[in-house]
Amino acid sequence: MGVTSRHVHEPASRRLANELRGQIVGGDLSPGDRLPSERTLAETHGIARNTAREAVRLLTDEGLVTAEHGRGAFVRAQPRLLRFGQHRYSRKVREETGLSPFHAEVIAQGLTPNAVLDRIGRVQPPTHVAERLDVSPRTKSVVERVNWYFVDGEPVQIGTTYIPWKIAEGTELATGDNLGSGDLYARFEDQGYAITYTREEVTARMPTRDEARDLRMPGGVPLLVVTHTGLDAQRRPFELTEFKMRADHSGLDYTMKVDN
Amino acid sequence: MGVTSRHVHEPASRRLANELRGQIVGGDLSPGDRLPSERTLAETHGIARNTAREAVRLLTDEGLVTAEHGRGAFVRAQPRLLRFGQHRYSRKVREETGLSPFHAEVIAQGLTPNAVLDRIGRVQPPTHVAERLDVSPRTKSVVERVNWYFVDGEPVQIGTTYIPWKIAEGTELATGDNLGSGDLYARFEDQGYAITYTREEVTARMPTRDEARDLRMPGGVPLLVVTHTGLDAQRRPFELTEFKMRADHSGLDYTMKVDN
DNA sequence: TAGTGGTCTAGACCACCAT
DNA sequence: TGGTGGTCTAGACCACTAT
Repeated sequence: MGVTSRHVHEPASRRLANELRGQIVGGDLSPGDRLPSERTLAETHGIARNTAREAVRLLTDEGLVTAEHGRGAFVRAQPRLLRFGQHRYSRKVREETGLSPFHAEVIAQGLTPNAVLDRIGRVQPPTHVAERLDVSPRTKSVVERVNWYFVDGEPVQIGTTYIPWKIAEGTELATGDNLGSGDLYARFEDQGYAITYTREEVTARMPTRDEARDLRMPGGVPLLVVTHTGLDAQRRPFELTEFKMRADHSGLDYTMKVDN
Repeated sequence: MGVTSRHVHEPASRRLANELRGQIVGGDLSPGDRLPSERTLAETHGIARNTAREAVRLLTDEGLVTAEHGRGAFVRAQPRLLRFGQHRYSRKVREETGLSPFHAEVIAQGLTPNAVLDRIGRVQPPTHVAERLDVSPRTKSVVERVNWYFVDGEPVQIGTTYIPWKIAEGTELATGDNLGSGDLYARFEDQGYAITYTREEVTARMPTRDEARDLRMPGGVPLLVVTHTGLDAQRRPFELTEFKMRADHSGLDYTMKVDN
């Protein structure tokens, strides 16, 4: 009895999933290739369609496969990871390239970026936002700006920025006017808030149904949720952005000094 | 037709999932409570057991519910998040408390930490490790140390540390001797490498079956994968640790200066 | 129109847990 | 031993995509 004979009663669905996984990682099935249909798999393996279906589901849960209604199940291409770090807020990058860091990163990968302001308005902030920005959670104390970020036309990130009304009032920060999202930090400087420190809180979770729809996320892909707080030289918070990123397209890359 | 009548043909499984979700977020079902059994749900809702089962599966995929074979399906308690940042490597924390940052963070939450060295050996590094440590990917150029981290006896993180053999050779870094994992950076200082910068690359993905087993992860919970590289004052890399964290127990919290 | 995935039914047996 | 979730069968109809 070697190590290979662990699963004596391995369920048929898992056995089929293993077989297909082997073909994927072994290269017999390449990214973009269509898997045999559920009915075909059932017939060729002498199992019920629901069992073949369960096998395919296991693979989609692992993120290896994506199912498309009416078309088939396809081997997922693993997109190159876009990496975002604290240079996201760097004035130097902003001024030297004239590009927002998102645009710069995407272009550097030979892809086409796009960002649009989806929604803007004065709202009551969620409690965790109110805490971090030191504003009232019970009044319309912030401006909310919702930005969508696209790569080659596909949405990959949604960023929701909250700005205290006291700071945004009467400025372009409170209106949708003439503001590529990359220029946001220049506008804050106009108001006397130069971003000097950034606090980044990172978690991951599975998307809700709506989030998965918005970001066209296949199964088995988590959301990377980054709560960014912008602080000035006196460590006063003046802006908070919550990024929701497809974890298969985006990663984070920070280099920082250890505070000894 | 208002916004509420969107889903005319909402499938029964999703309707039941919505109903149960409402009871969970509304407080009718509290963390730890058992859901009605699949057979009961099927009977009371006039649907097949498989359909009720699908509804429960939707909730486990969202991370709201966890199913236990032979016992039932239970509303998941949302554990408080442990937050790790660059102070993880701070000498000050190390010296003032005598605790590793992991221990300090867990104790601060009123919980009981534990860390054990699971495995140690001289190995050939994975390519991404060899690149970052500037060592050969084709020889046994690194020492690998695998640490498991527990909270209240439950495993929540696995950290795999790679150290160039040139640095570890002949020191406690290369042996399992007498080295609480928190003291690791003190040992590096002995060798002339004081951690000054840390590079943290963060991604998220669903766990493999083995990882889910090792970390006793319920369905619907992603892994947060942190690739940490330790750099000295001359920005020479001397150590790399890959952390796999349960995203429902652990988060990251970095504050850093923006490099303008 | 034919083929695909999405959902559902009404059973069945197995593996696990508590009593 | 009885109840639970885990797996499976052999069908069925619906919704979507391509031709």
